[in-house]
Amino acid sequence: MTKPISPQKLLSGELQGIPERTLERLALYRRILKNAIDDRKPSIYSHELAAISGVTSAQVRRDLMTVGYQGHPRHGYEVEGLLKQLDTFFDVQSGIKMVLVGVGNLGRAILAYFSAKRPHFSIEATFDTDPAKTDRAIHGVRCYPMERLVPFTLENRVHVGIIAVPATEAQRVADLLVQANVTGFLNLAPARLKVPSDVFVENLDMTLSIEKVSFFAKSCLNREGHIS
Amino acid sequence: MTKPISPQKLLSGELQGIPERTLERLALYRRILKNAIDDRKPSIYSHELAAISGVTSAQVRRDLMTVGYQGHPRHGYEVEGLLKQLDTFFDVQSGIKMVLVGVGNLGRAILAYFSAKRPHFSIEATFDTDPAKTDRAIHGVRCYPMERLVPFTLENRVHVGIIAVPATEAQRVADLLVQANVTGFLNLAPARLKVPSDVFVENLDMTLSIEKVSFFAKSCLNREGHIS
DNA sequence: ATATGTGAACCCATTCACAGCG
DNA sequence: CGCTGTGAATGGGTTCACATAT
Repeated sequence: MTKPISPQKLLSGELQGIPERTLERLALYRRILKNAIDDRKPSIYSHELAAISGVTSAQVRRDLMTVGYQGHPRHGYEVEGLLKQLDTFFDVQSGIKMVLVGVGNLGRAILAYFSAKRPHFSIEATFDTDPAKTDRAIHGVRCYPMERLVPFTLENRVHVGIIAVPATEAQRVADLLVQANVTGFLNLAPARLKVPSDVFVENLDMTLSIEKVSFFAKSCLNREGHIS
Repeated sequence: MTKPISPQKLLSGELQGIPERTLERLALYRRILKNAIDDRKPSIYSHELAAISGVTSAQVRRDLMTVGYQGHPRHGYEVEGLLKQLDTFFDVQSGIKMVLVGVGNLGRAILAYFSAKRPHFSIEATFDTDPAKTDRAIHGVRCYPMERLVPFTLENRVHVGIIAVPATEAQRVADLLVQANVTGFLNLAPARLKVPSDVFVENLDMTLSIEKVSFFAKSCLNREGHIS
């Protein structure tokens, strides 16, 4: 039995050994800090970030160690400075170019979502097999037939792919995108992708999530004694 | 032999003693087994389940211990029997009743997705503030105004809520659903919900996921030496 | 031989607790 | 004092390795 995706850490750059969970929280902190700026809040304590995020203050401080920002023992963290540090950490200025494959209901939802966002995120193009959808713009983004997927992605140096196709086609699409040098996937199809070990896949599998929620919801009910 | 759900602590944190990650994998195995049945596959090895799931075979065997199914040292696990055991574990036969709040792009995508599914999942009703959407059926499911949310959910004994509203409204909706005895949330809004500790929340936050994917995609590129 | 079942070891994320500092 | 920064301790999820079964 060979080991799956060895989360090879270290090497060539100091940002690689970051645990996934830590990274998720850092992204969350960044969002919270943006809100804090809108609220004209000059500084923020670890326990405030913690309360909003749903973690402990020690966790927050530990996480912030990884981005190397110094807080102030009396006033906590300077919001603007910390945000800037996180922006640098996430390399916000260079933006995220993505391609979206599959323009069904879910694909359109994502499209609507990110096309309304800041330029930080940008869906460069979408792709679909349905001729009725291709060769026109949807939510302001061009939709091309699948034949164009690999060349477009290569030419435009896009390295993030969003997969929103039926489960049966997900692997085929992933293979194409790997060919096109995509190294990060957001996979919304209820299927597990096989990709080279140096490619990252994040699965957002709603069916499994619902299964999980349902399971825990039931156990909560049982504990409370509410019998349905 | 009946299952031995870990004999300790079911306080804050993990409910029912089953780790979240384990539960996710169990749900995944169940799906794989359903496919195996369609393929007329009579039995399956832990290393096969592992390869498809992207984990190790030891992990699979460890996971299956929690549902207490015995495999066969020579032929692995009997597909039908293991599936049946998992169905029991997930209490499949009683089904999952859900309410969906927010019928925007994302809400409609989810609706389309689950309305095509087996009766195991069932969205009992949807709710929205937009009068143009309410009091009619969308994808075959009734959409009601928000005033009906709490009474409907209580009357129909629904305990799972899907939140697909804008971030600014997510907390308000969650508060209502908690009132209505909902104990499990699938939260698709980019916001953190504050709920009582005996309520389970699963966050599917696409913005954060994309951030994560992008980060790791970049580090993969750096490792490969592809300079964009 | 080959696959399962599982105690034990291992690893790593989280938490603790306290030193340091304004 | 209150809050940050962090070594040390904790805890729990994963992997190892081997006994067991066929």
